[in-house]
Amino acid sequence: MGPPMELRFPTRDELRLVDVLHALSDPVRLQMVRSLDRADGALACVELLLPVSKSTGSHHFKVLREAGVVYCREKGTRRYYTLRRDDLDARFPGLIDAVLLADANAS
Amino acid sequence: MGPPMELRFPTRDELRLVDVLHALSDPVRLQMVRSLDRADGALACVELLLPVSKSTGSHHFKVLREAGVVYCREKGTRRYYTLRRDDLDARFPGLIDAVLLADANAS
DNA sequence: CGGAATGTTCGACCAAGATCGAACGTTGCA
DNA sequence: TGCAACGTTCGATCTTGGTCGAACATTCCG
Repeated sequence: MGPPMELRFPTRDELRLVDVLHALSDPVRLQMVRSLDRADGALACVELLLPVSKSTGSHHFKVLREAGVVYCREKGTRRYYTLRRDDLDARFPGLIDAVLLADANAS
Repeated sequence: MGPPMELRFPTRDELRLVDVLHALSDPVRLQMVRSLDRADGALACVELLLPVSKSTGSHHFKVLREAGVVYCREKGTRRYYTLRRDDLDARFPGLIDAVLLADANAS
């Protein structure tokens, strides 16, 4: 597939509030985060069943990844994503929980 | 000045997570929210000392207002803004506090 | 009344962003 | 080896958004 495993993502210390907030401020990306949060483990892209095209999905994954909201691991043709919940909470205490709660209450 | 006091803003129930997150995901608007939070009472626009032009400031106030992040009250030539902290917390428990905390820790 | 202060709107500009289909590269399996 | 599956990138499109200066409307005070 694309480039090596050197997908860009910020370390915990590099997480920027504005980037994270922006990444979360899109309905599709919020849905992605919700699905990842509810999953028992990592989810492959296809498992997320996004309501947009494959390429748009890719774009959204990139935003989430580069904002530091998710991690990605490649295995074969698949990429497995996990929510960086621990990192996010360590860096911005309570934020991701509040977002997920607010999101759940809206559903 | 502009139109009557019927500035548009959502009621507590109408607050939308994505809109609030988006409103908060800009550095200037985050600064505005920070200033309002730290103030003892309402602040007039000029008191916020924004690092952008007056018109851009107006634009930002509008975004915050329409997302439901702030209230606005007119008095004379001035408009006084307050953070809708209670509403935000009631609707999205913990969110605004987490954002403000994260913001403070970044400073 | 004139001028200053205040804040908004408008128009323009440029950038960013969400979206899509096509093309592509990689993996895995029959 | 060929094909399917997977996910990315590219280019295009359209929308949204941040920015600015100018023009404007309102308020207030000397």
